[in-house]
Amino acid sequence: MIGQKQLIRHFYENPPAFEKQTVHVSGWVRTVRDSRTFGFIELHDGSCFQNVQIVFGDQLGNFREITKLTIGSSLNVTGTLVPTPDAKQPFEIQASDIDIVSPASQENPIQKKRHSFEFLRTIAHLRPRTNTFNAVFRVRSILAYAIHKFFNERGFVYVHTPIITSVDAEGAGEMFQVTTLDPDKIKPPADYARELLGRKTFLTVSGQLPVEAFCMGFRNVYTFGPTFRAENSNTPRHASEFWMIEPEIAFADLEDDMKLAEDMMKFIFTHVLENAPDEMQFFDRFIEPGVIERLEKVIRSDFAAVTYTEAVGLLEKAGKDFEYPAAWGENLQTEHERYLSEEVFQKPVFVIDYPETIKAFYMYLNEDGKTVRAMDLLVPGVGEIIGGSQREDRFDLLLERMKKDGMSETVYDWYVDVRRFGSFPHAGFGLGFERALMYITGMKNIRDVIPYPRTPNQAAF
RNA sequence: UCCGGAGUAGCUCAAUGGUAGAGCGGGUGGCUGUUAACCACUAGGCUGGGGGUUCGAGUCCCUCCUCCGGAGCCA
Repeated sequence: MIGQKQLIRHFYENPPAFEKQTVHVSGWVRTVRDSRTFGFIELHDGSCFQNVQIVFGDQLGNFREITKLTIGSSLNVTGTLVPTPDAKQPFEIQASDIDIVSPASQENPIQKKRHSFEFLRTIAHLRPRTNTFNAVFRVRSILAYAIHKFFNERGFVYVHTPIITSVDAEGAGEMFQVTTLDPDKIKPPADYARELLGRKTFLTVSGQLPVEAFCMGFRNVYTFGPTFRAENSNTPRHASEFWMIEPEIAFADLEDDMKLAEDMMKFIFTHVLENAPDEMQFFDRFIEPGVIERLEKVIRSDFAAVTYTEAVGLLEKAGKDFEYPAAWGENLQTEHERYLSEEVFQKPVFVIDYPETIKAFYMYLNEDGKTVRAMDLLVPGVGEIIGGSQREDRFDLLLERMKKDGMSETVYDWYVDVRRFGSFPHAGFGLGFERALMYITGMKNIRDVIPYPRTPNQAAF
């Protein structure tokens, strides 16, 4: 029986091939509606976003049991696929046999009604059974593939940089400590030489530094993996564990970097629109009206770009009553970024050439001596989605900058080596995978695009 | 972490300091083409925890916890 099953996806891909045919499907009940002598089941089989309607009549021996099926119950169904040109759905299956594999408890918290995302987060293990999360996580999978496809087609080498690292903070944020020492048993100060790994270690906040070294051997490389930040951030766009894509390109400057970022964004948007049409239509209808058109517009048009200095000028003469007025040398506030991306440009916009004082030590110093070749990509609704830079490849300047920031040369000696033994201009960026997913789906909270989100106070499941 | 808001039935929410309610979901029954199905009946509550004021607290006060939104950190 199991070997003969067909997938609902195949019916939708080519309905005529199955019309009037006997089909076997297996799946889970989404809803049941019944009358005295017949009824309907919406069956979901996981192979695609869409369900298939099963029609059942009282000629079936287990008709009564079928009418009492609860949401989530699993079934094997045999029947005839018939077109239904006058109905909502293009076809349905008229059942000749329905085998109840396992009824679901009537206490199933997933009900035949709208649930709030907040509630569904508390049952993250049951969320995948809902329309929204089915769509979100299929698109997540498709998006991950699109990213690999983009880089693979361009000859990039995928590098697995370490999850556990001893490189303490490079400015990216607070780190989770990883230890084999039992905190309940050790007396301070801890003897980190007794760690299994022989030193104090953390979960990575970025794969950038280690991947830069691989750039030297493979020219164009990227990482794509989990990243951890121990910040006590409580916002819809921050998580303690998230995934990041970090390409690094050799013999390249900031303009090449921006071009790569723009090409990549357009590629992945296109790929998702082409490969998840049903899911995207769902988002467009129920999550964020207009999201498809927004993505299509972005694919057709060029991203905007302004220097930080120009951006501050725009903000100063905006005539807007910002809570914090923009000032050169200060970080752009979220309200500033929103104004730029949502009101001035109304599309993705690069802000480049930030003051050296507010950016990381490894960024290339401009000739003005005040700004660095950094870029942030801001998108409407999500904010900063990419942060990147051309790297400081001049040995002396890098050392000088590290000294100024009070950084340990011994911890970073291997990083400095990359410049010492044949330096070259290179650049890269970090794309927040979940932020890209939010932008594509219109989902408003990062907790709702991560299967089991980790945020302050939340590590269940 | 700071600021603001919210915790009441399985879910979403009502309820002048005076007997705790509705819709949906669940259960039972009805209905010959439903698709947010419909109609009738029905069960369901330590009002987030602790303390206080009061004859009386879901409601007022203190405190803690949790969640949501805004800010910061950033992707």
